[in-house]
Amino acid sequence: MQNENQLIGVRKLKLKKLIDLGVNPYPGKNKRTYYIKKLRDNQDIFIENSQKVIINGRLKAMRRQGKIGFANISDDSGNIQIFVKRDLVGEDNYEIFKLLDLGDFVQIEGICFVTQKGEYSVKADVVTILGKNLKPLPIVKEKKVDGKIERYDVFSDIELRFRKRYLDLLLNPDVKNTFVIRAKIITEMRNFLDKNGFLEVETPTLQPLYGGANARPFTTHHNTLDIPLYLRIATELYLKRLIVGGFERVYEIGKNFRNEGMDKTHNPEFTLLELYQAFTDLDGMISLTENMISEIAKKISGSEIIDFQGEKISFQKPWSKASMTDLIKEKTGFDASDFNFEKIKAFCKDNDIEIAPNAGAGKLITEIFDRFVEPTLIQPTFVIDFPKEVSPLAKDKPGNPNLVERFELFINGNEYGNAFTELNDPIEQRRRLDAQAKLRELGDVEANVVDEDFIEALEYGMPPTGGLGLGIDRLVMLFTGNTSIKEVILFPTMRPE
RNA sequence: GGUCCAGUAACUCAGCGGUAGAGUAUCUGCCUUUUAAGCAGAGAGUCGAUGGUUCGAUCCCAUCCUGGAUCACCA
Repeated sequence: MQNENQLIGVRKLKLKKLIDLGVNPYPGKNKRTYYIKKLRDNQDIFIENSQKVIINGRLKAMRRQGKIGFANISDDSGNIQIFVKRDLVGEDNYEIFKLLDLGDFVQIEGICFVTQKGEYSVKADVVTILGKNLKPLPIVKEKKVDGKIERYDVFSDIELRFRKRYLDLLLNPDVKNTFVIRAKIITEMRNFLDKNGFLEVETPTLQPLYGGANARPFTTHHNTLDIPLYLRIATELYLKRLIVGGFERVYEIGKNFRNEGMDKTHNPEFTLLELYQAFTDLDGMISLTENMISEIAKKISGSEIIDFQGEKISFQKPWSKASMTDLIKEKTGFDASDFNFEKIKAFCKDNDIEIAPNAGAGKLITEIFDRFVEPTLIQPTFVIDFPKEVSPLAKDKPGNPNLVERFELFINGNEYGNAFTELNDPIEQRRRLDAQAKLRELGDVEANVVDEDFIEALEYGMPPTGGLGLGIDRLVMLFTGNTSIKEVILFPTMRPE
């Protein structure tokens, strides 16, 4: 820390010198006539070299050479070389230039030109400081080799990158790009949904009861009301209330919070799209999902076939669709379609699959699926015919009392989405939630709780409805080639230092 | 939670039972077309934390902290 204080001390000294020279190191006003990229795109301006331009940016590299100096500054749009010459800016202004450090914000007023080595540059008439840097940024050196940029001493410590994400964004262009793409994906999603008549809504994040998923919640307390409140684990039950209320197509993109394990695909808070559409069903959700994601793929990647870690993933329609028990049979040879509990239990035992105390055949089937099938589903696959036992909010599949109309979407061995023909029979819904309550009494901390207000809403009547949930973070991982969810969340949850 | 790996200067890393080294960054000097600028010199570290073994620990051992990988759990 001694050393760091020393580095900061040097900069504070320069700060003082600037102030002594009558310079405000943190001025409020500034001018800018060009973003750097726009300037670079306008090549004529470098050749005519008569027009005065003003650019702002952060000092990223400095090459001083006695009475001249070259530097690079970058703004949000790009990076450009500046050239400062004592004879041009004058002695006083050159003094200020000499007091600048890497990381300072500056304004350069000058004329564009091309150096002898062919570098597009701005020749300064006036150098103005816009913000003094006190703490040195890590230095990443870049060198062009055969047109490609090689980078040295890349700021790469994973822990530091996440804890000080601002540095990560500043120093790692790919990281910045990931979040630009993230924003574009969400924009394209909104465009698609808005175009298709969906209304974007906002439902409570703080809920007196949580529901819509199997998960443990975060709990908090409201002082004035003196009641416990839960951070939502899903938006499902509120969005369905809106369908009851007469909106036929609604969606919400928002944070959900689940108080459980963290790993490469799970962050305690994560972003989910949920949408509900009246007068459709699971098949409607399948085509909507295909259409939406393949359109996003085209918009983002320019193709319906994307490359993920060397794996080609195709979003060309139609995607494959298969029933859960068929897939199990295909991968293991074991036929679970009869839901014969003893037989399925025996299979689990043989394969070291843990049998939860209150698990029925349906629960065990999903366990077998998770173990043997899920990791093998690389191309987009709708897995349908889910056990009713694990789907308390989905409508029965006609003709089979064990199954519901539900799919989960798997890509690259992970779950991306979950959709049902929504259960709109209030009596059956109560039965299902009561069954969940029993499981809860038996110790299943993730079982759903009974939401009387939601059931009451169903009693007023909910039209036949299709619903979909889609994990945005995982989708962003897919489109940006990242294998950890932390890479696509700006400030992932970390244990405090 | 289990197992494995990592933590050394601001950054990226080497190293080792005898209390530390490089490059970059910083500072000083020289330098009016450089671009990983260059040349010469200098400063900078509780070697993640705490105990133990030892004459002596950054190194060996134990525990802990933080992160990563993987398995388990979990959607």
